[in-house]
Amino acid sequence: MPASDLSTRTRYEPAEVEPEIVERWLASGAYETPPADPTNPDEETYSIAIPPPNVTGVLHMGHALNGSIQDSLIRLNRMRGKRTKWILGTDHAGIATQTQVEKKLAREGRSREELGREAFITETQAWRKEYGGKIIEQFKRIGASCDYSDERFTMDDGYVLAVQKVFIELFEQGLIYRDHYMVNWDPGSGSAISDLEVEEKEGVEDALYSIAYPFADGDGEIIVATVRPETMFGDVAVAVHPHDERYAGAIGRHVELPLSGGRTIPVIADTYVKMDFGSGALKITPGHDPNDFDIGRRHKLPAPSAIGEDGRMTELAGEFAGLTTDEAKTAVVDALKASGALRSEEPYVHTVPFSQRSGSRIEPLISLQWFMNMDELARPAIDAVTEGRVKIHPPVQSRRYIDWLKEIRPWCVSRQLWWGHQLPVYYRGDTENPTETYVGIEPPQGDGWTRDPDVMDTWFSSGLWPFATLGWPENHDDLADFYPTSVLSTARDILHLWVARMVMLGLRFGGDVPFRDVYIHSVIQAPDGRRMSKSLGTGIDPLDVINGGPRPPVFKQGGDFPAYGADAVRFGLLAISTTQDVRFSEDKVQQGQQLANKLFNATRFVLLQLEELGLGDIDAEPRPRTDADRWILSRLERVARQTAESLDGFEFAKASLGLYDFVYGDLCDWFVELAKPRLRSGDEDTQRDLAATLLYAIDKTLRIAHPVIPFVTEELWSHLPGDDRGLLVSASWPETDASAIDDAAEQRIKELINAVTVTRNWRETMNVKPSAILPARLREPLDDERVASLSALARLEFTDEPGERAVTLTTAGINIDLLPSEFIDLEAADKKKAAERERIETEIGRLNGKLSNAKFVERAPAAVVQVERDKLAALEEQLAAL
RNA sequence: GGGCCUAUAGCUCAGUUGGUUAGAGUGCUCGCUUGACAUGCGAGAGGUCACAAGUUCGAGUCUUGUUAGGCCCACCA
Repeated sequence: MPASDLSTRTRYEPAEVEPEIVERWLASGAYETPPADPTNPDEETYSIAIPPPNVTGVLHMGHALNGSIQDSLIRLNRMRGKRTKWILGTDHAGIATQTQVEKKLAREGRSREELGREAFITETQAWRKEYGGKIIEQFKRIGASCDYSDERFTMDDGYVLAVQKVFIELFEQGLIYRDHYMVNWDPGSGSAISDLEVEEKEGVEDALYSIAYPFADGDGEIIVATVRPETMFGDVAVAVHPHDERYAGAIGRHVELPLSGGRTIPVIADTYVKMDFGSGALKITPGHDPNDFDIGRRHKLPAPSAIGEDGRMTELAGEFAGLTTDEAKTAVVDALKASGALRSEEPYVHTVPFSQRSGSRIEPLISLQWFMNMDELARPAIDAVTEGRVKIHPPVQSRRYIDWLKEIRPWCVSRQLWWGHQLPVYYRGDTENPTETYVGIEPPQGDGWTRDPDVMDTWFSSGLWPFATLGWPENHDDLADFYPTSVLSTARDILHLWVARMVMLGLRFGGDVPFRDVYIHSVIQAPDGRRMSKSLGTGIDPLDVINGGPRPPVFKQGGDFPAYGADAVRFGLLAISTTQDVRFSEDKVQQGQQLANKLFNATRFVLLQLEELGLGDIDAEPRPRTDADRWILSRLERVARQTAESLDGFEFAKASLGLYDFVYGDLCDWFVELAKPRLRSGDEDTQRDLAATLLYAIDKTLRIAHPVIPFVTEELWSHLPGDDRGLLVSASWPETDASAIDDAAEQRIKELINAVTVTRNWRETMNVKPSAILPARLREPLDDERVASLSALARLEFTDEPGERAVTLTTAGINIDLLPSEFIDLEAADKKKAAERERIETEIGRLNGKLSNAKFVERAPAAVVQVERDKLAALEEQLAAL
């Protein structure tokens, strides 16, 4: 049932139509993965696992772009008849979600600690039920044809089992282990976070302090520089470069640590130290600096903690214990000043790590965490890409992927959160130093066991996404059919964080690569080139563009967006999508809107014409009678192939802009215009065949355009005659038909179009009234079809009578003499003719020069030389005809 | 510090292995209620392809350098 009325509407109004079409698609079951065809063992499948949005998330431009990309691929392959599955779901997003819920509790005057773990998780589940579905509804609105009947969540029952199983197996294989290590401690969330969640802030102003450490034997001192004097209580050595002559005699001696009751530390030699920085002596604090931690391990030094996980000084700091780091810094500096150990204090600007999540300054701390050794997992993941079993597009991204994996470090997989997959780990005795550790799905027997309170890094569960969503480890049917998935489409920033880990874990547990192709799409920037961000006012909500919401401040123009509709947004995003980052372009969205409107009106025109001719129920089929018919069928065949090729090759801009060019440049501007006179010819056979061909052209165009602009095509499809048409979403992609390609017809219509354009151009520049019908004569005989078309489209009236000519329009293949008439200013025409003659002569001169260059004629390929000769001949002919 | 990418019309971008007079959309100017569409139709103006060398018969395209912008990695206490 159509949602709009073609006979009365002259504009396509997406906002009125699209929501209804969403319902139509959902109700039809077309999105759902069809059951396997038991009679066809060779049935092709196609699957994409959506990058699961955070449950906390709302749709942003990145989702809209990636949704459009994936949906165009899914719709194309569904139409091709493949058994298609677009796996949908959301990610529990540990820190992000926990933070949101804690904020909500804080607003209500409650806290996580007050509630306790169990109640907090119940609260979070409830929160998820209320808000977590929002983004799914938004995906429906943009036309994403995911299988909504099979929505997954990274914490649903089957998924939990998969996560635990992977953890346990890797533990049993010795790849997961517990260790002391330097982690990025985020005091804000009270958790360790990964390197990838750390944000480096540049230009932070601190002070660089120079402190004197006297030698223990009383003879001299060493000056060290630090921005963090409060960490000095964790110092275990002073390091110098082994070749630094200034300290040659110092190595092996001891210095006394100020403010530490006479504690002494050794001077060691390490090549890490830069001789030319500061004093050339570096204090080593393994407990609070990642580099120092490495140096400490090299020299087998202890790594005491001067700062605790609460962000306060430990007992090691003596009188400063209990102070926050900021308080301690002030106090320590004062004390050093008082004792005379502080030698200088200079302003110092440097880069400081902050937590992306909580915004707190990262405190590097030694902590007991769970780690995954990645070395053994990384090698196969590198091979998968170098051997082409996983292809990354654009290929330049493969290098980044491989470089990262080659230098991979152990992955800290534990997080001190409540919301997430709790580690299946139990301890007996002191949890820091247990007498027994048990790892397993079922809790261990006996008394005295305590479960590790930590949960896994969110990316641990995301890493299993492609196979855990397909039923691994229990159900293998979907896994067999849809794993490996066909394509993964995602943004560049999670190539390491997510993509690489999926490949590693997919190979290990899924038994194969998780996907054949990885497409890295553009990041969409604000129109001014800045990053899209709500806080900067540069964020653009795709739904505002679709439904006509307010323009954010980043636009020069204020006011609301027109309700462009989902098709327009999809088209616009695909049209700007490249392998580079791109700026959001409202113009391109508008272009998409115009395309939808154009298709609407072209279809409207054809259907109303057929109605008028009493051919309302004619079948759509190609019945070519003329070159124009053969031309459009040939063009349709080409655009069908080109669209499929472009989508298959991840060239989404080429696909969408190619559609636009075809609909405007071939179908509407020329074919429909060429058809008009014949529709009114009164010849019933002509009309009948043309009607069928027109309808066929519309039918095929709608199919081809559907993956990019599904809504308007579906709507128009419902207006086409035929009761058993069904929905376009379930219709078939046009089969390749080599016989439709007709180079000769394409050439002849190209000449016609060229002749019409040249004539129009001449008329405009000569100020000839558009309504004037000019008397004309053809220089050379031309087929009746093109004579009629030329006459109609260029407004000429041809005669065979001999006589004076006013001017000759020369084009490739067709030369037209315009005869003198009241519309033509002969003097102006002569001027124009002279200018044209000059242009051609210049060009001929240029070509003659080129062709008389012996080197060119000798060394250029014969074909290239011939092209130039042909060109010259054509120009000379044109000059003669003028 | 290391690596990568980009620079083409006022704006946003195409431009396949080097080979017609470098294209599109949009904006701008002019004309047109042309029997689907003014979200339309027709036409026009607008480019030293960032700069400088080089390779070549021929460079927007290849090489080197310079400049500007962006991204990634590692970061000096």
